[in-house]
Amino acid sequence: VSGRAEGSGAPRARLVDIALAAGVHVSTVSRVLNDDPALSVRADTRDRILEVARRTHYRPNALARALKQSRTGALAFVLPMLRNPIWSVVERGALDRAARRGFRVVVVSEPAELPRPPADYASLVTESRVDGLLLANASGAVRSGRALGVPHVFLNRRGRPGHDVVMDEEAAVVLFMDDVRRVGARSVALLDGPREIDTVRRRSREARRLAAGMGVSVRVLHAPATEDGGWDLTDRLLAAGPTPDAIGVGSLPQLFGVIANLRGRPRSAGDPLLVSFDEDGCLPYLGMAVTSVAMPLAELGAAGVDALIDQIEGRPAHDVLVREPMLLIRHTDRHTDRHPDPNPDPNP
Amino acid sequence: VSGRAEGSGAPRARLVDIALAAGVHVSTVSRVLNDDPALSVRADTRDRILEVARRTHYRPNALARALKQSRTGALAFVLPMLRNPIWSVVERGALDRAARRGFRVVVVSEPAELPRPPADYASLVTESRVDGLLLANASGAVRSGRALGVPHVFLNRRGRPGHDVVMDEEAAVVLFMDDVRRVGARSVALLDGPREIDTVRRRSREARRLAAGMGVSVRVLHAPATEDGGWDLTDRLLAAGPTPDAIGVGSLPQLFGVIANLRGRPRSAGDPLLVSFDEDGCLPYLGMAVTSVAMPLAELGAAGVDALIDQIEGRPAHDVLVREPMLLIRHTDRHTDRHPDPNPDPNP
DNA sequence: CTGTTAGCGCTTTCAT
DNA sequence: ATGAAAGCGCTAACAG
Repeated sequence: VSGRAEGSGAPRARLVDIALAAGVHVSTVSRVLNDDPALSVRADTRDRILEVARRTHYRPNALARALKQSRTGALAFVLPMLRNPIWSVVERGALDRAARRGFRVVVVSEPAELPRPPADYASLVTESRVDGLLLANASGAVRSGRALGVPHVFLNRRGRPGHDVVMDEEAAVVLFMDDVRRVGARSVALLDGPREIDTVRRRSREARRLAAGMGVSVRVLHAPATEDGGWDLTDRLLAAGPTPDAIGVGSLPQLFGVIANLRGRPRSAGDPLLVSFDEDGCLPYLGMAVTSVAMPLAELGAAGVDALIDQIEGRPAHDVLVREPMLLIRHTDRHTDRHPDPNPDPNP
Repeated sequence: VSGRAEGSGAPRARLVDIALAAGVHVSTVSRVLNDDPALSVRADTRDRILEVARRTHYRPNALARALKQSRTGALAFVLPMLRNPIWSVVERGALDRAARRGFRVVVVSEPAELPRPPADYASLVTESRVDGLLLANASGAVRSGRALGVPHVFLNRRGRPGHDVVMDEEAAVVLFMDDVRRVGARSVALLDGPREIDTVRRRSREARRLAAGMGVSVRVLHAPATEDGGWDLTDRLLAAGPTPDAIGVGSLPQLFGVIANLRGRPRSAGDPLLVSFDEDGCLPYLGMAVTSVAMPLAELGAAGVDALIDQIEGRPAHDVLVREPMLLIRHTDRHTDRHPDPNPDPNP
């Protein structure tokens, strides 16, 4: 087996090929190409080298470089293969920040059905494939266990302190409850994921606290973060009493289930205020007005990269709370945009 | 900068460390660990080596190995960061097949807004980061241009022949039209993506051909594969005449837009048969009965990997048509499951 | 201003 | 049945 596929044309140029063609030593080529600051080279020599490199489409061999430097310049972003679109925004933020700091990101998709413990990904580092791990999947159960022994950061999850990068879930709930106050709701429900999940727990605690302060009643229900979970939550919510004035929903798949369930029921006067903690482009197309809290997801990814690079470069690990401002977005249903609203907001 | 982060514990064991500890030469360790078939070792020597390797948690340095063998053992899966969930299934198929064939897959997410030409990813190969490219993003415009000069395969797109791995879109349309026939529809519409896209073109051609043979009328409309595109398609479709008896929709985001638009309109007697060419878990939650064609997506990914490895190992490049059987799935709306259907199918 | 040298960790041919 | 030695392509300390 050659390793050079058919049609690959000329063999790839190496440093030594350029050196030969330019009539200088490889080390000079290396220094010029990496523009070593501690180097003075005659302008024409430098030009000759750059010219040859360009002509031969020289690309440094990342393997050799990484082997020499004991540093791959790559980060692994381990994330579950979920349909929930929030992660692609986080990923984008991570990608951009990493690029600016001279790192590449390789995305490692983890099958959502069978999450593996983070330790299983440590081999990516010990095998020198990447310099560190951005772990966006870790469930509470899976996280426990010994220290990983390689640079790593957990995204959007808290646990054993020291490596966690999270957003300000409490602030998101504050926005939600602000809107509850605005529409004058007297009863609210929070439909969310399993209570073991840290973000879920933080949201429900804050919702209870704020509701108590405002004198509104609150119910918190938990189910898996799936369409079916959302459906089930709605059944349980409505079986236990009248529809609350406002409903917060923890994730997009659940929101699908909630809306589907609500849709088929007789609409009492005044639909509840629906608030999603995931923002997405499909929200205006679900047939109900939905308000969403737009979390600073890209910034979460970026902050994760920064924290990880800190560890890689030997600075001590530390937790991060992403404090970027978040937005409340009121999506009107697409049909409301077209036809004048028959039921204008009673609390303008 | 050390490259060893705090808390990383013992420095990683190298081959030479094991050799020392086991009292043999590195080359012997290498042969044992790779179980070189052309090797005979004394059982106790082998056991000693394996024992030390296990105790020290030895992991081979992928960099050094790849440098030596001029072969990284990794494939890049370049795919757009779309919300469309089909790609995660393709990815899964590719991952599994690659693992079985001794390759790793690194996923490279491409920002959906600004697709880069495939040539921009060739550097992943020329820099020895991966051995070949699985390109799942290539739009028609972007594909044109010179040969890449590195092993590569286009997934789900046809163009310059020789490197394309596609599914049997025509067979999917046959399933669609079978269902059209089953419900006795006399008029159908196909709402799909831009006509430049190869899969779209193949579906519309086949739809026209089959409809002509069946004597049913057909309209084909194109728009971007977004929610808004689907909304727009529906406006255009309904402005031009009565609602057709059956509507095929090319992608999930478009389906959202179509259903949202349909939902707000007065429901004429008998909703149209809605068929989606993307299958997804949310389909039962959209408030309308949707039939979907489940394409062999995992097999697409797997076939792509096989074709790519063929190229990497020096066999000639070739096109692939994935011919796995596909399924028609009838999703009833979740509410229909619970309450007996008030409008039973007129054509049982 | 530029060349020499050593070596990153591994595989593999050749020797013994 | 095992060891010796060369070398993958690059970088960086040291010479000159």
